[in-house]
Amino acid sequence: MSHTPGVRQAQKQKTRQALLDAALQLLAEQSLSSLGLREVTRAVGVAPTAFYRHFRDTADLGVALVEEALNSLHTALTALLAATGERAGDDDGEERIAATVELIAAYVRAHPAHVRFIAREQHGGVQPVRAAIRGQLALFAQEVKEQFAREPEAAGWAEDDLLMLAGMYVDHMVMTASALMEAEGDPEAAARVTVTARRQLRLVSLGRRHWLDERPATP
Amino acid sequence: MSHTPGVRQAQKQKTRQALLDAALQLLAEQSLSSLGLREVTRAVGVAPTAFYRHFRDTADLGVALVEEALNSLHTALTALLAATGERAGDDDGEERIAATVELIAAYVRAHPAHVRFIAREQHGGVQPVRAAIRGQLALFAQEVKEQFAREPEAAGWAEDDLLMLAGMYVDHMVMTASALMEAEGDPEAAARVTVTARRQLRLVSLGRRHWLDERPATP
DNA sequence: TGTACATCAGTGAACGCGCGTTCACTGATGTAC
DNA sequence: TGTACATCAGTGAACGCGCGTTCACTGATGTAC
Repeated sequence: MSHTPGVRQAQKQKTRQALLDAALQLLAEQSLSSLGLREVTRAVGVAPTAFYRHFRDTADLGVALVEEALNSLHTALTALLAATGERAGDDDGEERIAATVELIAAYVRAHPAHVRFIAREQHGGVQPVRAAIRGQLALFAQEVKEQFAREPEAAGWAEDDLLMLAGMYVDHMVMTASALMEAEGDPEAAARVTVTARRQLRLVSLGRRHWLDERPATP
Repeated sequence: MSHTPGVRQAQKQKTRQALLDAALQLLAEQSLSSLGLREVTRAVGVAPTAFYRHFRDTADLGVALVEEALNSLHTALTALLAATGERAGDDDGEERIAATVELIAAYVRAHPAHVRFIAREQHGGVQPVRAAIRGQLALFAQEVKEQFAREPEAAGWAEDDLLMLAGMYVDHMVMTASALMEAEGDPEAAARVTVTARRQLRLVSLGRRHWLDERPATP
């Protein structure tokens, strides 16, 4: 029935994944716009021409890496929303904040190369990759907004303001992840980043709580 | 008296500046890690070997660009602190916020290429350049912190917390500048960025105002 | 099950090209007297 | 002011090298009957 049986397709996927993995590793020390196709195939151990069976060029490979990286981040984000959603309105938010930062830290420990790639190429020199990242992060902000909208604290909030708030959390998450990645291998630096991230979230959380004070509606 | 009279030095500086300008322009569409020395000299109209009279390699040129870009940003920041310092405690902060965002927008209009360069290379593939940017931004945060410390709202704040707050403003400034730069040539998009930036500053400002509520000191 | 043909992921040689770097040089600018 | 020498920003030829891309190919996998 299937037009794409098995062994051949599976082998092709394996090579494709090897190319993605090798590229991600090489991108630890350079930007996508200087990554060479021959570098990648050499690292995998295939002929340079094999590259074309999978990607048009390295920009195309970069877009595939965005999808891979942000899929794994999406998984982490869903876990985060589920975990913190339960605690909504529990306490003054301290536990929720600590749990959020810990989940980000765990994600960075699990996928440091993905974090580095996204942080680097978010403003990098390859337009289609920037666009892909921007689009995915906008989707994340939308999801976070929808979670917020379900919580009692959101009563009286304008849609725009909720999206702004969600955007701040997403941006903050990416920046914290990037800072933690930079601090890898230096536990003291990582601890400092963690403490600062918690305080920043506390500040935003306070702002959120007082957003509607003396403010019947958004102007 | 001077060991470096004039004409020769002046001409050398002129060539050096031409190399920096050409590089900055080329970096609109690529990252520093893929910028070629021959590209830069070709754009200026000098022989490739002339490059070595000014820079060891393109990473070295990148560090020089960081200094140039962040000098101009420092000027803007000083203006910003002076302008908003006057208004401290004036109103609920709305005017101050609008003035801040307008100053950022004016800076982006005046130096879009510098903004793009800093945003791109802050997490880019060239380590010495990343380090130079990080160091300069930390100095900026320090200056902002010192300005905050002079204002009455800072009474009772821990040093750490003030620095965290200053860091948030600096990060926010860079992100807003980068977003405005991306929106160049699309007035609607720029307006959306401006509105969001104002709301984000308002949120942070609210958090700041309530930071010490029910909190005798930082734990 | 066996045979004959089609598909297609990966190969390997070849190409022209621009790269970074070296080197000995030139000639305007600067210095000593 | 004039002369002889030193400095040094910019030149231009040459180099070896790795790049991206093309092409006809091979041989394992898949399909038809």
